[in-house]
Amino acid sequence: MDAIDIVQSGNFCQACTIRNRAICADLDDQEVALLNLIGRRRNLKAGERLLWEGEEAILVANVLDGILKLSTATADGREQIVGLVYASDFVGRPFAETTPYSAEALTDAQICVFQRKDFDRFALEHPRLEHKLLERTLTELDRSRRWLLLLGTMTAEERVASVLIEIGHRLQPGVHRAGTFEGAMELTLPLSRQQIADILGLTIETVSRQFTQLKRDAVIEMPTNRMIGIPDIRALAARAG
Amino acid sequence: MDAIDIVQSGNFCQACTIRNRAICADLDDQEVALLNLIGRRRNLKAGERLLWEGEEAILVANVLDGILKLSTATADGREQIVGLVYASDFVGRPFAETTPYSAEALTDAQICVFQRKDFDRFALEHPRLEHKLLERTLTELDRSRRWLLLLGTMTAEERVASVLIEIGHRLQPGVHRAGTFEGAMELTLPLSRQQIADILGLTIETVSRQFTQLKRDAVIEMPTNRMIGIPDIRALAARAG
DNA sequence: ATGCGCAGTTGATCTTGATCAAAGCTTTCG
DNA sequence: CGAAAGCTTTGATCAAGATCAACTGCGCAT
Repeated sequence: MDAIDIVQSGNFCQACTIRNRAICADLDDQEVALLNLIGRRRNLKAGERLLWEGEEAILVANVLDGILKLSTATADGREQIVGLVYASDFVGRPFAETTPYSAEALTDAQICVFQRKDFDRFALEHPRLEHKLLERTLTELDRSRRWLLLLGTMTAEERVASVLIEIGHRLQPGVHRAGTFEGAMELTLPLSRQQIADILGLTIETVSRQFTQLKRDAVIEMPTNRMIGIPDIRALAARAG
Repeated sequence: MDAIDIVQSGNFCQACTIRNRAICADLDDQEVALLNLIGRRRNLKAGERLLWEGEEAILVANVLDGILKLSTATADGREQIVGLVYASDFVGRPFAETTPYSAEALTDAQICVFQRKDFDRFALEHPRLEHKLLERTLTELDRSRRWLLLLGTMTAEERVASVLIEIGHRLQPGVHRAGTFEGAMELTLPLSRQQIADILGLTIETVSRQFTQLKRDAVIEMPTNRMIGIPDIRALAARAG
């Protein structure tokens, strides 16, 4: 398979929209060409599952477009969403036999999948990739630990305000640097009320009441259920504690 | 500084008790010698702080002996413990300017510290170290996400039972493989009731009541406040859900 | 149009765990 | 030994959020 064939297969990393933001960013052209040989594009419909908690870890992937949720559940079916995966993020569990969480598309999505074993082998042979993956994993660990603070100590109001700010910042990278809480913001929630509840460790009713309260206090606007306007981010951040 | 000097400084990795379990395990002798040049031993008293949340990330370390807690706090002082660090574990935030959590010794401890920038440089030049660090970080992320499930969905009883099982397994590595819930176990808690509460997102009173209940039901024995006997791990695991 | 179905909202009540308060124990140290 | 200061436990009450239930509004298919 030569370069032309690869391009024609519609699969060539050089044309990848997230080429400079994903974990492949530091690879040179030759390395990218090798990586390209073991990966392939795949489309996911909203609601489609990519990984099942507890199953053998067969796949890992880069997200090209769309949003996925990662979740775990108790034996009796209570669910906790443990992460959201956006474009250019990595999903899956390298170097382990078992997938520790389920992954499901929230929106239609496009991903670049690898057999986990192929990816593991490639990573071990390409330190620049492993380094990028390490940086991402460290960041994700930081994020997950901040979420522990939210679930362990925050009130319902603080949780709902926090999740809006977090999702807003993740959806508009660059517009608002992390830690910046100025100006206005608009966002389209990729999540149902139930899913927001599953992120926050609350019930759907409590989430709904908090939205209503924030709307009543003019901290947010809600033209439709999924559209959120935030006229003053600082006011919302104040509610997040 | 030659090899003899290094040995005489009492600082030589070859003699390190966690040499084969820490992130340095895969380094060859030459690499270990180099790493040794940038690290140094340090003792911590119980209660002593190593890292301050939000401060510049200056240090990283391997824990040789003892237990540390990692914690974050809200602006108004509510605290959440986000991790426990045991012998052979790594602590600190490589590749970032700011430390995302505080670290404090729960017991007297001995650690092997590095200037973060020295460590970062060494890691970038030594893929085998970065690989070990990546594996650890991925495992820690899995653990942290399981904790999200606990904080988001579990009852007080389930949380207390879970934390006893978790600490028991971490303190007796090898005796009980992860996921194994058979036989008996004894452990000495490295944590006060308040600290257990700060791990579980509960109050000290609730934790105390749960202990009392488990004792009344003969699921645990408690010769002293810090000593816990578990005659049948399966019975306790059943309470963890 | 009409009616069904799903997501979200609102209301009433209940429960779990928090809060407030008061004792017990233990450890420390004069 | 005994006072003092911490922890921890226990009890009484309170409140935040869960649960149970009804209703609204919107999209969609017949």
